[in-house]
Amino acid sequence: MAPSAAAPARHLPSTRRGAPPLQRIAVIISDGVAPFEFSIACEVFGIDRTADGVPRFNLDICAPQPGPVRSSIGFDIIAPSGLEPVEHADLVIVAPVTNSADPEYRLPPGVAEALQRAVARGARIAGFCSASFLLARAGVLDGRCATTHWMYADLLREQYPQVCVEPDVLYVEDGPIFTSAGTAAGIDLCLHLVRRSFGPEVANAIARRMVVPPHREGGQSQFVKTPVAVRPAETLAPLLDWAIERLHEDLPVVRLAKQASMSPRTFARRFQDETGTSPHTWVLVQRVTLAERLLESSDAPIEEIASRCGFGSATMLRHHFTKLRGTTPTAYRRTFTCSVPDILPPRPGTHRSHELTAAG
DNA sequence: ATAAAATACCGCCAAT
DNA sequence: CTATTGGCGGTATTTT
Repeated sequence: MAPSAAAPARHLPSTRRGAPPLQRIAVIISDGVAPFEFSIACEVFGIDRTADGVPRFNLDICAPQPGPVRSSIGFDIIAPSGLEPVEHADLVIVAPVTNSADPEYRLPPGVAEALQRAVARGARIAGFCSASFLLARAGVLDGRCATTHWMYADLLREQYPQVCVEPDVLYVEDGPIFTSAGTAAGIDLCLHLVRRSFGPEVANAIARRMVVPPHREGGQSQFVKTPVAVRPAETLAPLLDWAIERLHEDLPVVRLAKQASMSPRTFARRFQDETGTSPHTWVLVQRVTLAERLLESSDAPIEEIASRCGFGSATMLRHHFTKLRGTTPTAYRRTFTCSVPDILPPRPGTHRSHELTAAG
């Protein structure tokens, strides 16, 4: 499998049939804006990843007034636009500000109205972290479910009894309103939005480039309130759990298909649809992940780890481990065992041959 | 390290 | 008529 980095531009995926459009994105920042959350939007939607098969997005950085916006850290961000682009955006992202949760805080003029119009128009709104307070203040959260940073969950509930607050999830989708929990969960939310509109392949491509897991599970599975199940993305969830329980066994595709009571062909297709990978590749990734955990937490010999992870032999484990992780199992374990490693973990193509010789 | 056998994957297409 | 299914066969990848 050649890394897609070098791949020539593939044809860009179009929005899935029936899925909401996601092309024009407006992010609203205002004084006190948290740079990290703001930059999540920039990272996901502001970078041209068309070479990786990701569609081109149009990202507008909007502030109540164009010009400098003082960030919570003290430096300024220059917003090129006022709130006008919000009127045409498919998705409006609201970045949190230092005192979002302060009951005294007032939204800058125009923001609440712009958000209300966006909802009325059928656009989607996303708020990261404590931006949920801003959405609530704008009145677009009334009667809806939302989440926020766990530190603020109670406060949100108190201030806005009309909002149903879901703690313990990374993000909540309720109709057109999307909210995410603490800081980094904004990434999960963005990937969810992309997955919704363009499917898992595109979301995974972005995740891969950002070097984040394509799909994290929160305390419970993410809370997605869908009146009409658009894509019950988790038809396969029980099967996935079933398989993870049995990674040490033989798991050929036919067996998985039978367990899911589908024909192998349909199974593979559905799997691709929901997961973004093929069944066998998925199993492989799970096995390597399990091996990783065992390498970290036990001192069992590689042979044993291999068989506990369902690899036919230690050779097989090594083969896939190096392919997926860029290091040998032994080297990986060593960097985890040494509390103060005196060498950096080997990088592919540098100390590799030396490492192999030393390890074996 | 290589070769041979076995599986998996995916486009195509006819049949629901 | 469209959407989905699942069999077939060639190619790619994995396993031994």
